[in-house]
Amino acid sequence: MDKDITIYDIAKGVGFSPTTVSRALNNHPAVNQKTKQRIYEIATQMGYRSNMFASNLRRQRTHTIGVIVPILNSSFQSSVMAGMEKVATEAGYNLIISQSMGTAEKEVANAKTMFNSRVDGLLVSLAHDTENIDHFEPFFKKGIPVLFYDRVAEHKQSTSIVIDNVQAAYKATTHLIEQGCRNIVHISGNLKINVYANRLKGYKYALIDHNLPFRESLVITNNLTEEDGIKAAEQILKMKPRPDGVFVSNDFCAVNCMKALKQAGISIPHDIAVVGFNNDPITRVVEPSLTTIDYPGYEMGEVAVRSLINYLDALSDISITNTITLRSELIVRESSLRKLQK
Amino acid sequence: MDKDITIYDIAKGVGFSPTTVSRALNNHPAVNQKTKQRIYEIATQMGYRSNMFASNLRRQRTHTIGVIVPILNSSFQSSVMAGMEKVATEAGYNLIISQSMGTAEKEVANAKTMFNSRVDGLLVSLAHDTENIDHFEPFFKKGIPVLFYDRVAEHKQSTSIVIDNVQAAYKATTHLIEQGCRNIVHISGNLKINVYANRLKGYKYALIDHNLPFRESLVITNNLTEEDGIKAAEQILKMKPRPDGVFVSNDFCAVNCMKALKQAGISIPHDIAVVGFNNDPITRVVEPSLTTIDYPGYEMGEVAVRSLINYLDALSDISITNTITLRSELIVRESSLRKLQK
DNA sequence: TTGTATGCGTTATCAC
DNA sequence: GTGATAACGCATACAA
Repeated sequence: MDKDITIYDIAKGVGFSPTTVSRALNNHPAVNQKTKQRIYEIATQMGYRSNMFASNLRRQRTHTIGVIVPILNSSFQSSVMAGMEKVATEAGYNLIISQSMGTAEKEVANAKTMFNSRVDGLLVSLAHDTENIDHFEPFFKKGIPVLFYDRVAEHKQSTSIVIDNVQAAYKATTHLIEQGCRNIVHISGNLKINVYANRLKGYKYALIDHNLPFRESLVITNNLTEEDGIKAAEQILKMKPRPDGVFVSNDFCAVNCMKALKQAGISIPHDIAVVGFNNDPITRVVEPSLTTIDYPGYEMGEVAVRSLINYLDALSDISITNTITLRSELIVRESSLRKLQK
Repeated sequence: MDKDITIYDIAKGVGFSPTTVSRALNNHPAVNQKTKQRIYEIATQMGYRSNMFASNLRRQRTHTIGVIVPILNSSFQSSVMAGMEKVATEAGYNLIISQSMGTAEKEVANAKTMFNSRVDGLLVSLAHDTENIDHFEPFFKKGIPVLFYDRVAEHKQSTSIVIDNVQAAYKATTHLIEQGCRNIVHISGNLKINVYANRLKGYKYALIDHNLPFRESLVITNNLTEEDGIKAAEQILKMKPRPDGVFVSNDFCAVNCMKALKQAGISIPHDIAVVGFNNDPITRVVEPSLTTIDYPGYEMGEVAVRSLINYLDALSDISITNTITLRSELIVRESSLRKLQK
């Protein structure tokens, strides 16, 4: 438990002032190359490590990025985290992560903690029941950049990173139509959340553009849990005429719905074709394998951190960039393939 | 972008000294209740937030816990993170997370960053190819508690949190034997890692205790990836006599192996029974559903942080506690059930 | 119960 | 190129 080495100790060791040591360690141009060399050597030799608090205190910057995420243990969110971590570490930033457990209440508390931790910037994917984003006001007021990803909210002082959910849902629905489906059910989440609202839109537009009627009765709204998938299957089985296609806003829910339908004797995709959303690993495992929308979580994390750092370094201005849209893709698998491949 | 409020500002506002303000805000007993009340009010009213750097600098404590994890986007690891985050936040600690991407090289770099970030304690799950733990020496030297979980290493100054992998594997293998399997293949990961080495042991012991021969040729060692599962299936199909049971050290690998076997016309569990490890969500989705060992990731995360905080608060001594073992459980599903349930 | 003075380790400012 | 000094905001030893 030896005492920490400070720049004063180094200064004594090399016969320079602490100022020069500090400058050398920060690679300041106005320090003689040889001096730098010597100071570096002594510093490593003495086992020096810079004290980030002192430095942060002085510089008023933390080199820390806060992340508020609904729930960590989801395939999508953990991919996002992985992407974020990679870029952040490369750029010399630390990531502090907190989860809102999907509730606005915890999200508010987490925002406060992040504010008190004086993060340089904040990355947020909103909770299910977040009604407004007043709890981020302190950040906006102080000019701390806040960046939303996936589950976003509009704010003139923040950027959003998303995929084009309307287009993705449009593609998914169109694909079902092309496979001959005419009675397509859509299982959606809380429509207050941008992603689900937009997917519903895409579904609707696709129907309309292909001269199919949009029927409220074919839209099932729930929390997209595994059980919700099973319940949705029961609802579908009761519908008359029986639907011939289902587009679900979440893979896990889709998989469970599909399994429940299968158990009820429905043949997938022959009787009912199914499309999910997210490209979760389970989509490749389930039988039949699930057609889905590939959701670039890892890339989203990378882009989010990179953009944030650009704002921090004043390379770009947050009030100019409104939305960054990532590419998503329909991945066709067995669960929806009713026609022979072309 | 207004200026930050400090305890000095509050002091002026209430007519007390900064000292009293500081004490009041820290709920120091030697401050008059009414004074505290007034100071609290003014503080919140003025929008005060404590400056953690100044505080950290003064106290020489960061209230930050470092986590080094092989890879974030795995079902198990993200569950662990979720558990960690919950307990840490409740206790007023921040979590900074970094991933080693499974390589010792990055692990060394991350350890250094964590050290420089002056984390109060460190939680580590080791990379695949970590040969020694010298890179944690600086922590040991400075008395910073290091706690290993899941993929652990022995060190007299650190605690390990694990499940009893020997016993779990023993249970899994015994279950296969009880289902009538006599020729059981074991698919394992890198045997330098404690978890895989111990599972191999458990497999071996179970065979021996049931008077079955242990054969090296029935142990397949790979990286437990999805492709490795498929390759392993090919190996199994070539074995003579054909094995009638497979115990895989990882669910994802197991699932892919099972699917490959099915495609080759093998009936599961009739021809070959399969057991996995981890209780990943896919085990419930795959057909037939996969028998596996439930691995308490979330709980492991909770326990890890709680233990660490206990050390930090000197409630317990790290050099005394060697290992904390969590309960794990065999979950029997269709993939191994060859006999009727009792 | 409250206040004064000091230091935590750095970096920015100004002077040489 | 280099150095002296102050300041960042807080917590504590000591004094009252």
